[in-house]
Amino acid sequence: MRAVSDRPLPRAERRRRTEERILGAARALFAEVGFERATIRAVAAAAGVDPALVMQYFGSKRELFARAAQVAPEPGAGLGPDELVRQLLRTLNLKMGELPQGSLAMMRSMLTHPEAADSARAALRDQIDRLAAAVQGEDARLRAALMTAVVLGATVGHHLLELPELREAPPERIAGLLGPALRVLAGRPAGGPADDA
Amino acid sequence: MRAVSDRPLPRAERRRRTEERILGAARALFAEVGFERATIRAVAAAAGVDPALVMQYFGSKRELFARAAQVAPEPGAGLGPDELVRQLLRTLNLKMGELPQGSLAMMRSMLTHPEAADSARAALRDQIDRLAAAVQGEDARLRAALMTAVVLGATVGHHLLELPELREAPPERIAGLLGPALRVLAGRPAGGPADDA
DNA sequence: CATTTCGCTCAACGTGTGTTGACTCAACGA
DNA sequence: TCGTTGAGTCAACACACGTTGAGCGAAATG
Repeated sequence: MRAVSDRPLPRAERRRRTEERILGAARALFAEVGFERATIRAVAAAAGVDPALVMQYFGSKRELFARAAQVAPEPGAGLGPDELVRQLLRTLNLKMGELPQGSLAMMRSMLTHPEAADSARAALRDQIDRLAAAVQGEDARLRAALMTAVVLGATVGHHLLELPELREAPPERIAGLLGPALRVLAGRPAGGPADDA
Repeated sequence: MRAVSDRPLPRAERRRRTEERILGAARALFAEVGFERATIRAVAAAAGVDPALVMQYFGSKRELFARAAQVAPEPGAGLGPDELVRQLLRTLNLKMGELPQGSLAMMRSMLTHPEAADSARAALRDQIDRLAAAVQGEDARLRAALMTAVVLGATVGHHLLELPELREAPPERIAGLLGPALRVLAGRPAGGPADDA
């Protein structure tokens, strides 16, 4: 009855696994209830581990959050406006399916935890930069910021507030409706490629 | 050196004033740091009052929050789509200036405090109802939800995350850019009245 | 095998929190 | 004027939290 995997693991491997287990539990809890309501004790319990171990691995609750709530930087180098809108919709399309828990954790806390707010602002600023470079023109930055805010609103409404209208609709339809609106915001009204992703 | 107002106030008046003072301090603090980080002690200190008095007046922290974070229901009965979009922009225009602290308090906590989330969902559902009734058509509710999400994103970006692009831009310009996008979402592409508020 | 390293647990400390009950004192009503 | 009411304070409780240091036992190392 003794399987191969019952053989005790090497130290390094064991460490990596428990660290990832803690990090996973932390991501899930931070994403679900935010920074304040997520306790080290609850994270430890979910990971099947003593609270003190969490501290030993990550130093403090804030550092644990910083590690757990990293947002993956979105791709999209110097593209044209239409292509960028298309890609924006594509990632939004993904967003509507399943958003990585790290991003959810950050977004859940961005209105109440100062460091999460900083992360959010940095991520949004990056996206605004990319969009502004593509949009060009008079108030390119404002247009880019508004486009970003539109995506932000849809994401918050869908994943964090869980508005039923957004949860039930198929992602392609959401992208299909949001596409023209984003293009209008970008300053190129109609025409162009189709709206679906 | 004794002014008229130094004469002690009647009990009822005195009670009303301190209650309003506490409520004001609570609104400001809840709006600034959210439900969790706002402590009864801090509210009491800001109101120049003992923490116990806050409990005596409002019963519990949650009830205090419920009283402080009420969102004023927006007007707008059964209007046509264009008029409703115009009014949406007008209130958004106001939103861009100064949002009532009660609404800010609710929005600040809506991602982390369950009861604030319920309030937010209820308020958004009301607005979606109004918009859906005006938009009509196939996926009217989805369109209405997306329009609501757009306004939500702009408000969050401006007042809670304080994105510089949105803070620096004059409200009319924001409304002028968001207007066409909202009209597209509503399903009536171009034309119509001017975009400024 | 002897010794060191290290993943992990246990028990506890200090602090800040929401909340409570007894108390003080000025305004009120008869 | 005298007893009653009620606004407001004071000190404290009970609890949950983040965090710490000592200790245990198994893996690594020679």
